[in-house]
Amino acid sequence: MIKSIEKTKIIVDKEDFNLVQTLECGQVFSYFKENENFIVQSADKVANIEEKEDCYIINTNTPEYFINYFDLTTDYSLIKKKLSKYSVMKEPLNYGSGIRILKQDIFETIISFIVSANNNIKRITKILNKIRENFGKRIGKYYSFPTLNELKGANEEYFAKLGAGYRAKYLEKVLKELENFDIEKSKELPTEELRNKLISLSGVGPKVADCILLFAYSRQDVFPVDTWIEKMYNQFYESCSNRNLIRKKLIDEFGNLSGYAQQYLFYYKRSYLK
DNA sequence: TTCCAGGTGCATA
DNA sequence: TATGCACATGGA
Repeated sequence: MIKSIEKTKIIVDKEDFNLVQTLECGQVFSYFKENENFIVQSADKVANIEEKEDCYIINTNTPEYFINYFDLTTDYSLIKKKLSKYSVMKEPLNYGSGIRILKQDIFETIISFIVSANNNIKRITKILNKIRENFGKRIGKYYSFPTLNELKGANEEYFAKLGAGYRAKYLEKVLKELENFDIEKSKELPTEELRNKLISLSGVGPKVADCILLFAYSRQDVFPVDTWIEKMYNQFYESCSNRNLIRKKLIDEFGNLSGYAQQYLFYYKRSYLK
């Protein structure tokens, strides 16, 4: 997987890693294309990623951060091998074979997925970029995602002006609630307890909580059910409109591989089948 | 014009 | 506990 690590660069081969699939499978909103390269941002870190014929060159001042971020030390061929015994996974695994689940910044993920609720990806990205530009720190020509402390000055009116719509009031409220939320300690909690804690936050329901657990806390025993997973379930399994029931049945089926399975299925359903 | 987007919160029974 | 509806906004 990792071919070499230098002070400002990581070289990774393309086995079990496709950058476009990983970025465009809906788990992250903080990236964009610059010329032929991709710029990927996370909290106050930046990487400029160049694609070569047989590898990617991840240019960054913080290589260790992005090794963790892209989960480059996990063996995805083993995960895919385990998932391939499920017949429903055959096509999704083939279609999204280069997806990796990112390990994103917790605060940024909480804010991002509150914005994502009942929203489209284009508008979500636009809103989050404005938050960066207005409250983040300048890193070269880019902006960091603000910390809780840096974003404290933002209120409902500000978020509404950005186009956050009715989520603006959730965002103002959640900033206050997060002052009493110890992120470092929360990492130690068991999934179910942490899930309940997240759901108690404004603008965070079952689906957003599951996305935060999967994309920021790396919990694999969750299965976020959104409009696309509901469509997928109705197509591949049975007719059902109760998302909580769908979630429980899929977790029963995939167990500790639920998070991975969800992402391959989501990407396949949303990008390929529609 | 109407429908939909990686849903949540709240009232009601 | 379960169901139904309101909620901003912009693209298709």
